[in-house]
Amino acid sequence: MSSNSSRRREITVADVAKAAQVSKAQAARALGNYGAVSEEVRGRVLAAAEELSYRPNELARSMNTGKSNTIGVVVGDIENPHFGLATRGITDTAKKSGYNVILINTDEEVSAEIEAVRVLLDKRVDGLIVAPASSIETEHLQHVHESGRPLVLLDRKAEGLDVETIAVSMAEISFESTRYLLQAGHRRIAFISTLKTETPYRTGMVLDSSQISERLEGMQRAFTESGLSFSEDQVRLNAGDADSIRTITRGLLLAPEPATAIVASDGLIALSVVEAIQELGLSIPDDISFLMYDDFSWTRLTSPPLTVIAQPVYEMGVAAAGALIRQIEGRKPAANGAGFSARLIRRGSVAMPRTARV
Amino acid sequence: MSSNSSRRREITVADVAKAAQVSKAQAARALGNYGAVSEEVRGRVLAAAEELSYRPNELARSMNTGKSNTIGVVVGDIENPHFGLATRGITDTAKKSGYNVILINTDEEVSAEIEAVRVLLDKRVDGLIVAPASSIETEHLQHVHESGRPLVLLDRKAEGLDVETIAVSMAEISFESTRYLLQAGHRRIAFISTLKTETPYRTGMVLDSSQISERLEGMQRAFTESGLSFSEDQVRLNAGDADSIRTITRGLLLAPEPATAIVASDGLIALSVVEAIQELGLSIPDDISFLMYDDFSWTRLTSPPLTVIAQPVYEMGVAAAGALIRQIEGRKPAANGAGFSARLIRRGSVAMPRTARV
DNA sequence: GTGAAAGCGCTAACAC
DNA sequence: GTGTTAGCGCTTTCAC
Repeated sequence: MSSNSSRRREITVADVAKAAQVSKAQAARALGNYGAVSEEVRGRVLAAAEELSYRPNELARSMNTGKSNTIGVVVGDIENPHFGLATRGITDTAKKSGYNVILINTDEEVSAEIEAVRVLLDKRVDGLIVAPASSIETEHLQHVHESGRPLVLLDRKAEGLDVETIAVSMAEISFESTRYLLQAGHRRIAFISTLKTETPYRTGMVLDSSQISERLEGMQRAFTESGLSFSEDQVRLNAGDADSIRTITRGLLLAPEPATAIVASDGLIALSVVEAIQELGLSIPDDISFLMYDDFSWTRLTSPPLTVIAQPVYEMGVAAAGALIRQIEGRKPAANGAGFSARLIRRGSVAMPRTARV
Repeated sequence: MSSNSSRRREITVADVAKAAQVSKAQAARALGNYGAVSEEVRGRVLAAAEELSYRPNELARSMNTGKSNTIGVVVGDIENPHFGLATRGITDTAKKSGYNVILINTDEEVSAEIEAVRVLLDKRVDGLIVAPASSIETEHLQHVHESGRPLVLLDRKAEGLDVETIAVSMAEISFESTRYLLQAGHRRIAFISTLKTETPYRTGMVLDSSQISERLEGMQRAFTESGLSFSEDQVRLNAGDADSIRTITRGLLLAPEPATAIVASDGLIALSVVEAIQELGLSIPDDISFLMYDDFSWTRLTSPPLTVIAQPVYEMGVAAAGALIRQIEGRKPAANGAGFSARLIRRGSVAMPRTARV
């Protein structure tokens, strides 16, 4: 081929040492910035390295030091802007401390997550950030933790796993949002989530996601405190691709007793729900009120702009990476105390339901 | 701490070998699935490995084989849905072939890109996918190529660098879109891009991005072929954060001779432009026509839905990873021939300009 | 400060 | 088939 240096063996410390007329050890010390090296030797070595355009082999370095300066990040779906933003927070923070990020997608499959974690461990990453696909099946994470590898959970808690977890507490904000909908007069409030379950939702059911559990719990509490019974039949799990969400939305709105408000569990769902509503020729909020999790820019562009539950996603990414790196470097956890909280941003997509209007 | 195995040395082939009462070599062969091993020995070794919960050290493995099964991906901004989607295509494809992905963000800074490439090379990735921040400053990429490391470019070409490049040809679609706007009666067509330049745009200026060059070239050709002169004073580069885009948009629309159509170079810009238009109390397409690159779901949700230039982003990610892996594994490039092309999706955001109406 | 030599955990010759 | 022995490119004793 055209590349002239293609087949040439890579330059190693030994080559540099020879060129600089010093021992391999001295060359390595100068290049690796450790141990004692005289200025004179250092100069010669660095010059030789430059001359030969020597580049250290980080793999070899990692093998000796046991440090790879790499962290593994395991998320459900990088295409989802929620994770995109969180990942940005993680990579930004990691880079500042000299860490690289290996990113693995699980499609929210536990089996893929198990595999991901194993691969990352085999690659000897210095630590892991995982947004667990399941809050219940957590043996593999437990295993990571027990092996002593630093681990930080993002977005969701894992049952019985006592590791640092960066997540917003959903119960409170869900309670608040639901109360807001109830006060507007809604009684049939639908909730749509991708969470996979074997059977349709029933109150008290054990769910695989701490986030969704908390949200449902908050909704329920709001109903109860208002002396109403929770519209559990309006909960729709197993929302998959755009098509299935569309079907679900139609089902909700074309029912004999249609939902009067819909809460979308994330931005991807929201997109399909709003589209389905428009297709049906219904209007927000006149015909149906709408509320969604995550405050993406596009939510301000629709007519009306959408009422959302904003989460500090980027900041959580930053916090997760910060916490992990602190663990890796054996420093004490920052007394960040508070934890993160979401807030309800009232825009124009919630109004009184038709039935309640004069 | 609670973890009982924290400080324990990791299990190695040697440990497994001893437990299975065979030589290190035989254990390694059984574990690594290479060489000749009798069924009997294999069984004993695997059992012992299981028992000790042995896990191979991929770093050590990589050192010997010279293969890390890792590819490096360098993009401008993972938070940008365009790259989010492309990255998904890359990771999906990589995973299928047993590769992992190290992701680095450059913020479109060449210096960060240079650093990123160096780090990745030091980590001995098997290949690189880069969306070059600059089409001109490409020595570092040239260097990668010369060193013989497989390299695939995404989205943008790099001058004088003869490597496989996965990108849509922008000149044609830009020409077509501009002609569409011209035919609707527009003469002052603005184009907003984040591309950094020292001086305002003038026709013929050498630009740092092949994508933008092609787009501008296409616009210009459309003007020329219609016997009109290109509204080069309507080109706005250096659009940075949301605020600066807002300022630019206002400038364009509040000028004595305001633009009648705006073309947004990507989804992030589009978001801010549309928002600014709404803030000004102007309406699309009555007061201003709008066209943007990339077809994100939210573009169908606004009123009216937006006319966009759709690019097969995910597929390009898939193609880039496929091409890279093919290079890595020394197979011949797929005769994928065609290359990718974008298409104009006419929705509701383009209409005749006020001035041209009866 | 310096150098020789011994690893890190694995693969790969090479003999038997 | 199996075991012995060298490495891979570095860091790290340990003498001097």
